[in-house]
Order: sequence, then structure tokens, then C-alpha cells
Amino acid sequence: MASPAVDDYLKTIYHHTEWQNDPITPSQLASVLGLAPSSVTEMVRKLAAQSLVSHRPYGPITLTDAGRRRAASIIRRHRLIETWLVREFGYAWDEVHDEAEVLEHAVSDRLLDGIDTLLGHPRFDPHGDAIPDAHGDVDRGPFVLLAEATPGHTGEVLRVSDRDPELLRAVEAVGMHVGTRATVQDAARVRIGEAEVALPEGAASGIWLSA
Amino acid sequence: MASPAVDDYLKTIYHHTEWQNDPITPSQLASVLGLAPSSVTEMVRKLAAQSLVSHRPYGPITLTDAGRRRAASIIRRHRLIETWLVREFGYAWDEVHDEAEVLEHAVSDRLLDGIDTLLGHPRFDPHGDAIPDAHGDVDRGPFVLLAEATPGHTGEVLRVSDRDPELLRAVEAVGMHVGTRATVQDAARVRIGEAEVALPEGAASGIWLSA
DNA sequence: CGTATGATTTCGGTGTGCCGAAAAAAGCCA
DNA sequence: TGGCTTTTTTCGGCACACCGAAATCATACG
Repeated sequence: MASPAVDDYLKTIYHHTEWQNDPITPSQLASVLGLAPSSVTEMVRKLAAQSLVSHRPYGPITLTDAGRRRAASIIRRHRLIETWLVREFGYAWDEVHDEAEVLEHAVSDRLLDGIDTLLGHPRFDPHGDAIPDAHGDVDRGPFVLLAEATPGHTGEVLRVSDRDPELLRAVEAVGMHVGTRATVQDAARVRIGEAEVALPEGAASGIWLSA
Repeated sequence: MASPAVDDYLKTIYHHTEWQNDPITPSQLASVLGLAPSSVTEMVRKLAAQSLVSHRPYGPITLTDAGRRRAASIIRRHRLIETWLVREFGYAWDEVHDEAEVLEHAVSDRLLDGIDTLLGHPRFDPHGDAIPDAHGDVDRGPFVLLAEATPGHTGEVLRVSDRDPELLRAVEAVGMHVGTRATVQDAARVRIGEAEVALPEGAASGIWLSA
């Protein structure tokens, strides 16, 4: 009852809750996965039958504890693989997503352990995404979404959304990386050291700063 | 038109010709792949329609040039990945097959190049199987199958069949590795240095010696 | 040379995951 | 509250890769 398709659904539902507090809806899920809504209805019903998600008709979709554990383990795979591609093969942070997307379904537990050891058990991937440990637990300090930070707030860039490689390149182009200290001017501009930089379109809702 | 299933068929047909001169039959293919003969008939018809194999009803199956190129590229993936697992992660030679079987379908060309470079462009995998180059060409010196070698013949072990992990462990247990020099006594015994060793059941038809 | 035997193919059918069109429910707004 | 729009579900269908049973072919032997 495990399959790449099941993994992708669980991973997407999990990932959604990292950026958004509201539970995901079928149409959002369909749009992120690039599938027709009817396909989502069908799969969600199967996932619910296996108690991986809870869902009543016409309602949103949330992970059960079992579903969350499974999702965390897939996310762990994905993020360890991304980290590994960057460190061992010189991939750029905007190039790793698609490769990891495929490999996460193919790597055995044993090999994943090997990669984890080789990397020294990293806790964050190149985008600053937390890597769940082998039990599915995540630890992560307090943060604010740049878009919601009060003007004047100064913090370190903890995380940049990897949903869109274009965004990653744009963020890099203005000199921001994971670890950069920035002071918020308003929702569209920050100060980095002496320089004041205009954020790329949509970037403010894809960047976390330390609180 | 490309899929893991197609890859597996082509790879198996290619691999067969490395150990056997006769072209493979549908029933042999079914047995190696662990599928029902009717499934093979169906897939072979699709492969023939795409000119990857040639096959007339009730006859054996051979690769076309296009099919051979595709197969060589998949075998290249498989063998590079096996070599990488052994060298970087300490897998034993009898443990790599299944992992490589999955990864060969998941690794991108770019990553495969990275692995190839990391390993220094190896020409043989841990079992002594030749790794085709990026164009699908293989170079390999003259050899004799141990089972067909004349008694008294001395040669270096070039290759041990990786079809059965059990056989690999048994061969290792009697002290034979790729590179070992051995003198043939008869089809069931060889001399290695001072010692005379009895070969495991079936090993003689799974070992190549230099000619 | 006819027939039994084994290999191969044909045929109908399965499960998974997807789709579009149409129906049903929910949300919204006057 | 009634009607309109959007979201979700239902329904019939498709492609892929597989299966078992039955029919067909090739061959080898008596």
C-alpha cells in the first residue's frame, strides 16, 4: 500500500503545514501535484481508508499521526538527498529539487543511513528546511515569515522556499543566502549590511527569518 | 516509450548475450524477469513495434542496434552505481545488486556523470563486469569460461556472475576474487597458489578467466 | 508420418493511478 | 432566503503492465 504516488500526496500535505496553518484543501492539493481534482478525491479516499489522513466529504485534509510519521520519513529522504547532491556533486540549491524528487522513492533505508552518516547527520538542507530525524521528529527555533515581520525587525535568513527554482535564483541574485542577516524595511525591501535591496516578487512569503 | 519495465527487458536481453551466444527465448526472458510468459509476449511485441528488438512469432529475441544502445546505457548505469555503492558506502559485492536495480531507473544523466567522475571513470564493476562507456561501447580482453577451460590453463579471474548473491558469497568463501590467479584442474576444482580448492556448485559456468 | 509435448501466443480480465464531464454540495451575496 | 459560483465528488473510461486459461504452433519421437 506504499507507492510513489502515496508518498507524494503525504509529502505535499505535510509540506503545506510548514508554511501555512490552515489544513490543505483538495483543490490546493490537486494544483500543487498537478493533477485533476477528481484524482485527488479518489486517492484521498484511499489514504483515509488506511488511516493516513482524515477527511470528511467536502472538508479539508489533515494527516493522522501515522500519516505524519510516514510523511516525515519521506521528507527526510528528500532533504538528505538534496543536501548530499549539493555537498558531494556541486549542485546549486535551485537544481536539486527534481533530482531529489525521483531519488527519494528509490533509495533504500540502508543507503539513506550511509548518506546521513557521510554528511554528518545534518539538521537542515541547503534551503534551510529542517531534516526530520529517523523518528520523524523535527527541531527548529522560533521564526517569522518575512512578509509578516514588523518593519525594523532584524534576523538571520533561516529558510527559503524551494518550491520555485526561479525564486531561489532571484533571491540569490540580490545577495541573500541561508544565514544572511537582514533587517526588514517593509514587505518588499530589506537592508543587508549597508545595502538596501528590493525583494523579488513573492519572495517575502517564501523567506523565514529568525524571530 | 521509456519505462522501468522497458529498461528491464532490454537489460536482461543484453545481459544474456554476455554469457551465452544463443539469442534469448521468451520463456528464458520470462523466467529471469520473474514474469508470466504471456506478459513477455505482449511487451516484446511493443518493443518490436519500436524497433528495439527483432522477433518473429515463435522465434527468439534479439536486440536491434537501437535496442543495444539503450541496453548498454542502462547496464552502464547499473554497473556504475554498483561500483559506487561498494567504494563509497562499503557495500559487499553480493549486496549491491538489488539497490542498483532500483537506482538505475532513478539517477539522472547529470548525477551519473558525477558518479562516474567521482569514481575516476572505472571500466569494470566489482564483479568484473565491463562498464560500457557513454556511447555504449565496451572493451574487454580475451577470456574463457572456467567451465570450458582446458585443464592446466592458468588465468586471472576477470569476472564472476552477479546473478546470485549466494554464489558470490560461496566464491568469496573459497578465496577467489576478481584478480585472483587460478589454474584449472577440472570443471570442479582449481589451484590457487599452493591450495587446491573445490568450486561451489555451478560456479564454473559463472566465472571468466583471462585467456 | 502422425501425434504428444513443450513453448508461445491469444484472450479476457485485474489493479493502480490518472482523466473529463456531469452531478451534488458548500459558500456567498443580495 | 434564493439564486449563483466555486469546490468537491461521482461516474465512466483510459493506459500500463501484469496474470491465468485456453488455443495454437513447432518439434521431436515413436
